[in-house]
Amino acid sequence: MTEQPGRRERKKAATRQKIADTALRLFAERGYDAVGIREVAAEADVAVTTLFSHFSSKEALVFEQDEDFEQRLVRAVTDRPSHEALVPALRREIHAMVRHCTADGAAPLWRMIEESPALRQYEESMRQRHAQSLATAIAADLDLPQPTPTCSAIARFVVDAFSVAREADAPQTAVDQIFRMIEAAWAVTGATPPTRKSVAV
Amino acid sequence: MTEQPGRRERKKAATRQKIADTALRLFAERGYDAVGIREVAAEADVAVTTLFSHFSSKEALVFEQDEDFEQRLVRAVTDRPSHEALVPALRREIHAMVRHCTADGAAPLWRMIEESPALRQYEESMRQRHAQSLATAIAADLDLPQPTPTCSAIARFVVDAFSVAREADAPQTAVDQIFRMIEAAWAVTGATPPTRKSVAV
DNA sequence: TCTAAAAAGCTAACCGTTAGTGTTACGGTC
DNA sequence: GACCGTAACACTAACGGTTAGCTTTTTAGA
Repeated sequence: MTEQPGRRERKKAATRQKIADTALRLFAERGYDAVGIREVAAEADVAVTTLFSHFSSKEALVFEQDEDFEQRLVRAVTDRPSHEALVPALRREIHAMVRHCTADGAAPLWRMIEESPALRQYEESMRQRHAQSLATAIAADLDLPQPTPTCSAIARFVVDAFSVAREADAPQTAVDQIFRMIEAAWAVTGATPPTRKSVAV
Repeated sequence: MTEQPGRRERKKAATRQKIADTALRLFAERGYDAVGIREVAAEADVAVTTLFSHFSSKEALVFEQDEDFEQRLVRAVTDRPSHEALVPALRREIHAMVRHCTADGAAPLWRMIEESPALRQYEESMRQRHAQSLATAIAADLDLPQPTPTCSAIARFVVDAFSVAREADAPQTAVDQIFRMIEAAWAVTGATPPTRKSVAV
């Protein structure tokens, strides 16, 4: 896939990184709302159109790890050890993601996000996309061609667990509490915990 | 509360209604993206600033029932018969809301929403607000000063039930399926079904 | 009738985003 | 090594949602 990047792709990645770094630095210095796109572009020494060819919106500059999150969720399902059940695998992953986001260095970034309505809104719709991908992965794990409402619901519950726990006073404890609920919800669908390929309507 | 509206408030409400009606008509006729705010204002014979004093954004024109939804959820908790448990009350309300949204007349509106990324995004963040209000109501019902992660999670599950069911092939069936999961999730928190005032950590 | 305040209006801009159109730099091929 | 197709980047100018600043109209209440 990405064996030998080549000069071209290296330059592209460098440009992208430079834009993201510049943006986060300016946002941290003077606030998200107070910094305009034209400023970010100028400071990163690129054209505005270039910025938008790397990032689909101003908010996307802040959520650079967007696709990482999405793929981590999906892989938690597809790449888990074959003996492991679905929900515990997702619980492990959410634990890790919450730990990552509540680490000391990440705090100011998430505070900025919480303070900006635009960023909060973007994050919500991002999570919604993630939930859809996860639902598809869960459906595939059950040999279903497409997600049933049950799959979609569980996927959303998992993503909700992340959002709620991240804002809780005791994030890790919250993850465990919510996953006890998810485990119970999952059990009631008819899928047996340790084995795969059960039916979920 | 709203006993004698008075001329002033009646006129204000009329202006608001005229704007909303005009907007929905134009959107239906030519598509959401193809109609600009300035057009809506002109057709409704008001100034753009007046439009924005009634609606906080272009998307808000489409989700006029925003506050209705929010209050219905909250009241499903606070105004339920005292013998009824929390989750069944919410199930009834979600059933009614889904029925309302999937009625024949409402179909074109929701198709328009599904086709516009901006509207979908707005809807998601709206639901998130509703979930927060619901979480607060649930917490109050349990005599908690503020929502615990458990309350927030259940509130989100309920709102998710609406979103998932609305897009499902068999909406009403989907509501029942998802609420079986929510019931199980709720049972595991330690709150006993028929009585109130149990503990949820 | 007079007044204070709410509601509506107008103008002009701000800012994110995109279309249209070049220009440069790179990768694969002869 | 020169060549060509294409991906990356740049520039200009605009579009469309949104808001600030300020004026005018309308209404409730004294």
